[in-house]
Amino acid sequence: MNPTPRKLEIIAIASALFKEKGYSAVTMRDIAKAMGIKAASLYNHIKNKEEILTFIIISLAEEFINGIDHIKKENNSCVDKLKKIIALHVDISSNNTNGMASLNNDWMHLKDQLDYYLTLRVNYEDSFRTIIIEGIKKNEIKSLNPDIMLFSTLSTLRSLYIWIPQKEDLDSSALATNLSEVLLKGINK
Amino acid sequence: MNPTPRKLEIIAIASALFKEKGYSAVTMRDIAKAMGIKAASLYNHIKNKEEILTFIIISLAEEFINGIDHIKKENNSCVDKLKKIIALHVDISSNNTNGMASLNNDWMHLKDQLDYYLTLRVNYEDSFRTIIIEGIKKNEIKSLNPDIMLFSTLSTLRSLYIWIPQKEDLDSSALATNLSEVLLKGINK
DNA sequence: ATCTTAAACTAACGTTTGTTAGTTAATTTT
DNA sequence: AAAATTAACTAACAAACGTTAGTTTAAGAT
Repeated sequence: MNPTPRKLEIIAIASALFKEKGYSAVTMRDIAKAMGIKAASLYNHIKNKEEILTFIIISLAEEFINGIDHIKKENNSCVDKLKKIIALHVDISSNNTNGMASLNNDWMHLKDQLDYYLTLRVNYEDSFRTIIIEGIKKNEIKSLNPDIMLFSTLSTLRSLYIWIPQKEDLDSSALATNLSEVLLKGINK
Repeated sequence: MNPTPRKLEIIAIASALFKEKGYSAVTMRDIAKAMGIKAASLYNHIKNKEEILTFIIISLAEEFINGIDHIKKENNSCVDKLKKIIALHVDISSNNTNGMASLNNDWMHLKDQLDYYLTLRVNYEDSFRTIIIEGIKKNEIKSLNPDIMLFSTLSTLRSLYIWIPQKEDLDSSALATNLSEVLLKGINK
């Protein structure tokens, strides 16, 4: 069940290719060539192509769920909870920009674990929304449509994987701080 | 050059399928089946699969370029220009949620027109960034990293196509207004 | 020295892919 | 009425696809 080092190599190489062209456009021969072996040899390490995608997506989705479950339980203001969510996204995205591409764009190609993934996603968004709604009640957050605020914030956070590799000068904590300022306080002076 | 009604039908159907599964995972037989004809018959109307994708992406990209070129020239404050950009995204995305999926996720599968698309994208982002930087100079916009503000705003706007179909109750102008409030002023009270 | 295992290989499989060629039937133009 | 055009069709292609089977090679364990 827990993957060998070689399997993790394959997954890492595959993630990079999936980010470039998307899951469907990457062939087993592409992955093999990037590994320096033949396509058939991949099957000594993995069950099939789908298993690679499933591993990438589910392990990331579980990281997010574990992260937000922890944030929920802490005794903080809602704004502080939001800041921690932002930092969570920056952290996970920085450590796996390639995998984040699959999580965002290739989840629909899951088979066995598609329902499980969708459950995790709904749970994550519900937790996020609950924090926003509580923030409105406590007068920390503006009384606007919570779904628009959720959508706006989450869209930015989900796109981090595209931008982080282009801005390597910014370290994670500086990025999280700047992003909190922009997302919470806006850009208008 | 300018497409027949039947060709536009094919492009519309294909756009919907591309949004669901991505360009690479959609076959000519999928498109034909959705049209109620055979795959070979598609070639009476289109040159090849790539032409469908090219049309979807390039016509949308040109809409955005035309939109922002117009906004640039107007004699408005930078904040008002930003509000008009937001309205532009809401407008284009509302009218073609399916095509926006390809613009965001399948541009890398362009061949002949890939370079042209990339030029348009760079130009668009440059115009957007210039407005932000000018807004900082004129003290309308906060003096934070312009790229972070650009990234944050643009990420949200580029994701509109996902959320608009889920929130059909909100009309375009109300969505643009609410979104301007959130993106410019933030969500923190 | 023999046995076992790990990880590569070659060869091939049955499908599916995008696309072409040639045909047919219905409609429009002359 | 004849000719031309449009848009569907059937049939087939070569290439590429994910995957399986069986083999080879080298390292580690007995």
